[in-house]
Amino acid sequence: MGRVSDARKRLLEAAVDLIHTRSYTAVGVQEICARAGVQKGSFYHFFPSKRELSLAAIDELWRRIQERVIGPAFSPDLPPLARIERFFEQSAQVQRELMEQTGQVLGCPLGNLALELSTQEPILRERIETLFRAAERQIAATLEEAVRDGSAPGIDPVAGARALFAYMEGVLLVAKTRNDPDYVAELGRNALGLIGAPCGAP
Amino acid sequence: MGRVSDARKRLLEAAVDLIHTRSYTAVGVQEICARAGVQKGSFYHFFPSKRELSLAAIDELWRRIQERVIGPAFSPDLPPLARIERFFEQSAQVQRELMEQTGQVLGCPLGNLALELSTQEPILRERIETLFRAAERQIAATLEEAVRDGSAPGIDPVAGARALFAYMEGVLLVAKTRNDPDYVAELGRNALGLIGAPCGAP
DNA sequence: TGGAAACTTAACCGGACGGTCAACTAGAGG
DNA sequence: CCTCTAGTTGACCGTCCGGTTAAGTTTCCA
Repeated sequence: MGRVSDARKRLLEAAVDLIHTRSYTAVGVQEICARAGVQKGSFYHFFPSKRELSLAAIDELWRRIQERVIGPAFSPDLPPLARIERFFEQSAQVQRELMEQTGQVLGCPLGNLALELSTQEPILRERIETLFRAAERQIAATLEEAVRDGSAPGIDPVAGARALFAYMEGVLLVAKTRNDPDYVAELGRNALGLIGAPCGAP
Repeated sequence: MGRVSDARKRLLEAAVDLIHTRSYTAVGVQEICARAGVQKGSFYHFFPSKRELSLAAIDELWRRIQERVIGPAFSPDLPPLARIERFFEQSAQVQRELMEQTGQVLGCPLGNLALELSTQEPILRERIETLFRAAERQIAATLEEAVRDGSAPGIDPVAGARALFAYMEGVLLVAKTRNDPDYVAELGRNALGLIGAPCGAP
């Protein structure tokens, strides 16, 4: 075949799918190769290790999150705060679709990997941390817009973005634990409270 | 030795420690036995499988969370909403201590296991879900008290408890990913906003 | 005191793990 | 045309995995 083969692409795709539906540790090089229709030797021609493949898979997962969740949610056809609400609705929708395909709530692929690997694979942990910060920056930009247009006066966009992002991850964690995709949309309705003044406080 | 041995207790303790600092998959039966000073055959005398040991470890982890976080946080020496704030502070304190011991933020042991195993080990997933619901009930009870004493008028204690619990898990997830124990206390300061009316909304 | 039951010991099982290797094939470029 | 190299193949490596086994040893209780 030579250099026109798409074996690398198929390996990456198999890794992305398998790692998202299961986990880093639960998926072996063998299984990734089988799903990609590639021999083990070829795997190690394209990737020096399972870890390196996973690094690429993390980037690809991030690309898909942008494409399927963050991009649609934060498009400027709605006022900024409504985009935050749509962020959770969009996320809920993706979880529902994945559940139809797999029978299970899979949660956030990066959140899953973060908890599984943070204490074990420093390189992967760092990469995920970087992507988390990028997500927070996107949320913060939207909150800054909300401050500018007066819909969220006096809030701290950076602190708010951090809280909202953590909340999203937590909601996805619990939804996965309950295996209930609707939980995401349900809890998403509380999200905007996170960025306001502590209105319920004494 | 006979029936006065504490081998079972040592196995459980080793499992709790190792699973918390690493993970279910990353820790093998062999390593648990080594740390407990017990032979493999003895392991399988006390536990029919690694899964059963882990079930017991999950219950023990829950006991410790009650003892070290939830108990102290929700003791009635403070007004109810202040207990919620203390819940995050207490959690932050535990993460700081664990970091001193291990060099890493370990996060919520049950949250870690939940993400790692929810799609792989239905029995463990169910047990964790049950414990999560118990935690939410304890938070809800505190919120009901806050409604009764007028400090949080008109809120839904059950929905608020779910949101607060998910937020806690999310905060711990991100703190672990950043390897920053102070992140827990920092984001905890936003927690009470979650239960109020959406004061920042348009 | 004796036997049953609880517990311990260490060797052992098949299989999966991540990773390596040497031989081979196929295109591209000189 | 011939070589060079990217890519492919499948057997192979040592190690570790969860779990089993059979033969001990200790303790309890009759």
